[in-house]
Amino acid sequence: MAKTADDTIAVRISKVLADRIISGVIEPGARLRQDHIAEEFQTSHVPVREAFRRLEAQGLATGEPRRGVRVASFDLGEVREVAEMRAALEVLALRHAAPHLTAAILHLAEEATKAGDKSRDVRSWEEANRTFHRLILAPCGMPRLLATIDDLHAASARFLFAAWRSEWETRTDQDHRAILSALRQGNTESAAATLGRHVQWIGQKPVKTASGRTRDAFAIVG
Amino acid sequence: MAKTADDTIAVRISKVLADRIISGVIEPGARLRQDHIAEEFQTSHVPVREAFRRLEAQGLATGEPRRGVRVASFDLGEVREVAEMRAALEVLALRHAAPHLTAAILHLAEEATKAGDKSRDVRSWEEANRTFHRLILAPCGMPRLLATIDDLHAASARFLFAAWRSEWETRTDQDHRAILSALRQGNTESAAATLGRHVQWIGQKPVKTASGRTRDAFAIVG
DNA sequence: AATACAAAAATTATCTATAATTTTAAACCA
DNA sequence: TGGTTTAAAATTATAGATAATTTTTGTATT
Repeated sequence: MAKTADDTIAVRISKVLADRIISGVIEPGARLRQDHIAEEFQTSHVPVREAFRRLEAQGLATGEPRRGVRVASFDLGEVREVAEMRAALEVLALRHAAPHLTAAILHLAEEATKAGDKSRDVRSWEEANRTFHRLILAPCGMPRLLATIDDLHAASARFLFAAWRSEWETRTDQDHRAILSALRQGNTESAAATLGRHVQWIGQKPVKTASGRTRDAFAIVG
Repeated sequence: MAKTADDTIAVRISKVLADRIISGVIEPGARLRQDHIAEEFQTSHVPVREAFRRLEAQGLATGEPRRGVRVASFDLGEVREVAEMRAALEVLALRHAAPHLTAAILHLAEEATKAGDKSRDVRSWEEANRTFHRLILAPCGMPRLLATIDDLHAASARFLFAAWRSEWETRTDQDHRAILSALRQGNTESAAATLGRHVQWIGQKPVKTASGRTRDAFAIVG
C-alpha cells in the first residue's frame, strides 16, 4: 500500500478503513464512530468525517444524517450488480486499451496470472488478479473509467473475502490465459468477449454461519 | 431541486455548488475557497470541506493536498469518455429495466420527450432529457448502477451547458421515440442498441471565445 | 413479563481558534 | 529591466470546545 506521506490525514484514514472494510476486519453493518476512530489515529474528528465522505462515495459505507456512518452491507443482488458493471466497463476499457498494449505489458500480465496460480491465500490471489486487470486496462487512457473500475474492484474484493476469508484452494486461471492469447493475436473482440464473461463468473460456496447453520456465500471470482 | 430540510449542511452546500459547476456559473479551473463559501452559506468551513469531498467524488472538482480545490476542467477526451461510459452503463440498465417497464412509465417517458421538444432553452431541454433516461432506466433496480449513471449525467449536462449556454434551437428527439417504440413492442435489443448509439452522439458547434476567436465546442446531446 | 416512559450517556454536527503551508506582493540585486 | 529573495497576506488543515440529537439504560406502570 502506498503510504504517500504527503496525503492529507483524511485520505490516510479512508485508505486504512477501506482496507479493513474490504478485508472484512470490520463487519458489514458495523457502526463507524468518529470519536473512536479519531482517537485511534491520534487526530480530531474533522479529518475522520472527511474520510467518511470518501468511503461513502466508494460505496463502502453508508451514512444517515445525525445517525452516523456504518459499513455498507451487501447481498447477492449487489454482487451481481457489481459483476455486471465491471463486465460492461472493463470490456469498454479493453477495447480502447488493446491498440496500445505492448508485448512488455502482456508479459507482465502473464506474470500476474502465474502469481495468481501460485498464491496460497485469497488475499494474494486477489492482488494478483487486480494487477492483471489493471495492466491490460490502464492503457485505455480514460481516467474516469479506470477510477470507476477501481471502486468496483474494491467491492469485488470485499465479496471475495467475505466468502473465502479462511479457506482457499488455488485455481489456475484459464480465462486470463485465453484473454492474453487473444490479445497477442490482435483479436480484441474475442478478448473482450472472454473478459466480459470472465468478470461475470460468480462463485458460490456453502459457509458456516455463527449459529452453526450453513448458508451460501457468493463472490465475483475474476 | 429537492430542498430536503433534514439534509446535513455539507450535503446542501455540495448540491448548490454542483448546480453552479454544472450550469457553468463557476468556470472550469476556478478555485473554490472554503472560507469564502463558508461565509456565503453562513457556516464554518468544516461542512464546506465535507462538501468538497463529495464534489470530488462526483468528478466535478479536483483537490490537491494543501493547495485547495478547484472546479474540474474537461476537454473533448473527457466528453468522449463520459459518452462511452454512459452508453455502456445505460444499455446495461435498460436490459434489466425492460421487463419491468409498464405502459404508464412509457407514457411518462413520452411526455418527457414532448417536453424536450417544446423546450426553448438548454436548461429545460436537459431536464426533460434526464427525466426520460431516468424513467426508462430506474426499474432496473440496481442502485449502484443508477447512482453512477446519475453522476455521468451531471457531467454530460456540464458539457452541454458549456457549449450551448446561451443559444439553443429545439431539436425534436427522433431517438427517444425510436427507443420508446421498440420498448412498446418488447424489442429490448433494438431499444438498447438505439440507446447506446443515442448517448454517444456528440454534438459539435463553433463558439466564440473571449478573445474573439472561434473554437469548436463539444457536448453529449442525448 | 412486557410495554412505555424518562433520565443519563454517548454520539453527531457544527463553531471558534490555532498552526502550517501556499500564494501574493514587494523589495532587492544583477 | 528582469529575475530572485524576502516579507506579508491569504488560505488550508487540524485541534479543541459546544450545542443538538440519538441511543442506551433504568424505572415505573399495566
